[in-house]
Amino acid sequence: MPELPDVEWARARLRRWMRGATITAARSADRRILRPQAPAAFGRALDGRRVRDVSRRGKWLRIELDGGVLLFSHLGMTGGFARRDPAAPALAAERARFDLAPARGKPSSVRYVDARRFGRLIVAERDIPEWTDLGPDPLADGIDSRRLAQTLGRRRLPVKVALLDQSTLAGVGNILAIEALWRARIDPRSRSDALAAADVGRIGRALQAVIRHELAERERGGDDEVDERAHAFDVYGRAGEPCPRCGTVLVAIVLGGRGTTFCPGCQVRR
DNA sequence: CTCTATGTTTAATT
DNA sequence: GAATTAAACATAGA
Repeated sequence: MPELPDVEWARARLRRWMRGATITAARSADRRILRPQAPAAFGRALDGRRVRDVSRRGKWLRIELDGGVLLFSHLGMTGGFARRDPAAPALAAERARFDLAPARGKPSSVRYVDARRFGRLIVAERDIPEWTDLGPDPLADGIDSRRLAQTLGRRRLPVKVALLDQSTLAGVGNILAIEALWRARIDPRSRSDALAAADVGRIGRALQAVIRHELAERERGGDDEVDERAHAFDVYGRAGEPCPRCGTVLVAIVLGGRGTTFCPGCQVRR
C-alpha cells in the first residue's frame, strides 16, 4: 500500500486520531518491526507521552511526542494503520498497538498492521539518517525541475532506477515512477543523463499529477480501516493490454530488480 | 508447486 | 567510486 500518496493519507489520519492525545500503552512484540530495539523499551519510551504532531517526508512518518521523543514509522510493502475500540481484538497481521486517551472524547486504539513485516517502528531522540538523507519531498518542497535535471544529469542509470532512489525525490515508488513516466511519454530505460530539460520538466509535472490524483482517490473510504488500494492504474499491472493512449500492447520488463510496465509505442527512449 | 508483489539493504561482480 | 545484478527479508494471493 505505501508510496507517497498512501503515506500522506496515513499521516493525515494519524494526525486526526492522535494529535493532543496521550499514549496510555504502546505495545509491540514484533522484534522484526522494532529492529533493533527491544519490545520492553518500546513501551517504556512511549507510555504516558502526549502526541504533538505527525509529519511525513517521503515514505517515512514521524510522530512527535512530548519531551522531544520521536517515533518514526515506515510502512514497508504492506504496512498500514487502523483505528479500533481499545477492547477490539487484534487484527490479522497486527504488529503493534497504541492505546490513546484523547484530550476529549472516548479512548481509542490505533493498530499497526503489516503482513510482510518489512515496515519499521523506531523510537529516537533526534532525526534518524533514514529521515535526514531523503531528497526533496514532492508535496512538502515541490519539484524544482532545474534541480531535478541536475540530479538526474549526474547519473547514468535508467531514469526509472534514478527516480526510485529516495535521495532523488523522496516518496517515489514503483507504481508512481511507472505511471509518471508513461504520462511524460519517456521510456523508463532512458539513461538519466540523456534526458533533455523538457523531458525532466514533463516527468516532474507528471509525478505531481499522479500524486495529486492518487491522493484524491484516497479521500474516500472507511476512515478507521486499514487503507485499501483498489485502484485502477493507467499502465501498472496492465502488461499485455493496449496502451490507453496509443493502443500499442504494453510491455513488462525488469529494471533495477523491479517489475516495470511501459508502452513501446509512445514512450520515447533517450 | 510456481510466480509475483506498493520497499530497502547488502553482497558480489563488473 | 559507479553501476549492475541478485539475493535477502516474510507473507499472501493468483
